[in-house]
Amino acid sequence: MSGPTIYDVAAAAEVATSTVSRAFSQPGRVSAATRDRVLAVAAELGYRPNPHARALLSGKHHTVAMVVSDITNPHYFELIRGAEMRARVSEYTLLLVNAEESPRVEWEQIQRLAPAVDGFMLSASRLPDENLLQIAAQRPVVLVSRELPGIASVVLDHVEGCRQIVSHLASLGHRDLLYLAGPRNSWMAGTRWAALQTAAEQAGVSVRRIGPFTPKVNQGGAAADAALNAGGATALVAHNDLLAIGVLQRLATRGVRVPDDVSVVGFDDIFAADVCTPGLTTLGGAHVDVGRAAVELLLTAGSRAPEDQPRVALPTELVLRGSTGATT
Amino acid sequence: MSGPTIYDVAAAAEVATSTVSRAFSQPGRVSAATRDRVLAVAAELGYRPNPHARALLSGKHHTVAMVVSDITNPHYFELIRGAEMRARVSEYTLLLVNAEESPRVEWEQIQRLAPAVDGFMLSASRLPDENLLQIAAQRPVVLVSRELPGIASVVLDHVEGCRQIVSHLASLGHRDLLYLAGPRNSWMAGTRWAALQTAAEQAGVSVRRIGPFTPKVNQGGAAADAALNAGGATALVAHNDLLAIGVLQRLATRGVRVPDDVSVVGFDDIFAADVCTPGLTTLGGAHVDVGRAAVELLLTAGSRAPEDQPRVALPTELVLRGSTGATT
DNA sequence: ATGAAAGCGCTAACAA
DNA sequence: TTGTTAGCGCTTTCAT
Repeated sequence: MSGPTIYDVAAAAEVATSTVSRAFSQPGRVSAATRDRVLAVAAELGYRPNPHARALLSGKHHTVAMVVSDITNPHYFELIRGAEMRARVSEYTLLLVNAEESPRVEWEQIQRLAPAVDGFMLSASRLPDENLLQIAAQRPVVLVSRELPGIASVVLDHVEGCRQIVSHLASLGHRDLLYLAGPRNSWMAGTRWAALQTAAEQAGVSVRRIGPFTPKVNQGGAAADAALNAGGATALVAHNDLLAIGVLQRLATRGVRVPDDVSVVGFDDIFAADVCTPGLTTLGGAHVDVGRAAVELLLTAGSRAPEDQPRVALPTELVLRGSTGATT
Repeated sequence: MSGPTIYDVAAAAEVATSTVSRAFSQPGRVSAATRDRVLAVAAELGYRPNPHARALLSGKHHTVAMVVSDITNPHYFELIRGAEMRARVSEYTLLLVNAEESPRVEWEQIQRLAPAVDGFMLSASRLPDENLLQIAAQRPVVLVSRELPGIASVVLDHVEGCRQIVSHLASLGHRDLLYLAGPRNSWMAGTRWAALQTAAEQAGVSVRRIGPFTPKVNQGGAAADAALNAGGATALVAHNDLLAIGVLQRLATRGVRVPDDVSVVGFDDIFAADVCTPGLTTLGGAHVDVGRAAVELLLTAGSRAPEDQPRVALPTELVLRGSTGATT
């Protein structure tokens, strides 16, 4: 069943178990000779330290959990990859948890895992603030794509990003923008709306909002119809690329030309944005770095007071493709 | 730091620790009255069983690991989601491991995790057979998108799938097919080639092979050029959708019309295949079910002898889109 | 039906 | 530098 233990190694190497333990965890505190012998014997026996026993005693599990709102959103790929890479460097294991857009599922999963992980990264969490605070009280937490005083966070700089979008559209002659909003319980949806308003005001253009829409491709049809129905706008800013792509498809069906009749912008720069027709202009950013930074923050979280939890805002970049053009 | 233990609960409920333990793990062996009291007290105290302590003793970790060859391949989304869903039903935790297309990374991660998980699902493993057998000797293993005698596996039925592809192309008048092969250490690449040959023979058409190519979009350019250079073929079958989309892009750049001049087929039916222009005809299948089945098999693996490890082959479906058409 | 007590594999005092 | 020993939180005989 399970392999050899330190007892086996200790017996074979003719030392005490504590020496074996030290040889692994504090190599400096054993003489080079014994250490080498212990390691040699351990290797020969195929000994592997049991993480559970270690965790039970030390309280450290060398495991962090990343909770994502919906794992089928391509946008998470790079995020996960970045987190995974950073975790591996520190020999941490990354636990991936899918909340399936359900706050209840998210909460339950977190509670279940809490005793077994060193901390949580909550990405685009759908949980209300007070729940986040509760969790942060038990375990170190890093928020991704969300901010809350008292909890560390990593986001792409949506304020600057929305400014980039609006200024791009304004420079193309657009004066009436329409934001196709994301879900009500999405912090990002609210924040983007606020940022768009500010940016629009500064740029001297108008922006309205419709929605909310679930950010999936199949919701794009409804969003496009609603946008057309609202009328007046020459540029549509969708909550994310998935929704934007759905909008693009529906507009094509209805014979509305993009970008001639209307321009469309998304968020996230997912792979498909580069592949659809026309290519989708979208606000991207280094999601890999977001994942990396989140783990980084989490691993160093213990040493910080609740008051000065860092808020990291990584730069965005507006990727111009065919879906935006000058007004005619 | 850590929460209340069974001792706290036992003290508060005025019972022995073993009673608390039983109340949770074997509800039938405690009187209803005490059980209710214990559970009530536990809930009040916010008691959560420590998974490590439990695992240490029982050897069961309630955790399974899914190793994927490259997590940025969209094709894995549904697979992961299916696995996650099935695992959650049994209150298992899904550990996601990214091998980054590197056999060395894959091997190291598996060895590191081996003592902490109940089993592995290896998806499109790049490891040689003997390594897989070694791993299977230590822990239950389910192969995904790969088969090996003595180890359980779940695959989409590529033999039938390749027959569907060839017969579709043949019915459109194609007589010369070209397979753009995947990586050399990909079992799927070899298997698909064999299945295509068989199917081609039966359909009375010819099929050749070029490659290998790393199955990424940016390799599609080289693949397309090589295909054009090889000449003669009227239909290209790419190792997967990523490669196929790259091919599509390169062909467009070079002024080769799809499907008028050449037809293109991919594998996996990733999201982007429905979004690119023209839409990509591709061999899809219920990847969610593959993920589900993999976990299912893994959780019931202990009870089976090495000889009769099941090989599950799930049905494929050829999704017709614009990238295939009749020869002119 | 319940309690007492012995570990699971490892680490961390404390001694030597 | 190395050994001894007492647990970490839980399950599981073995008694009662």
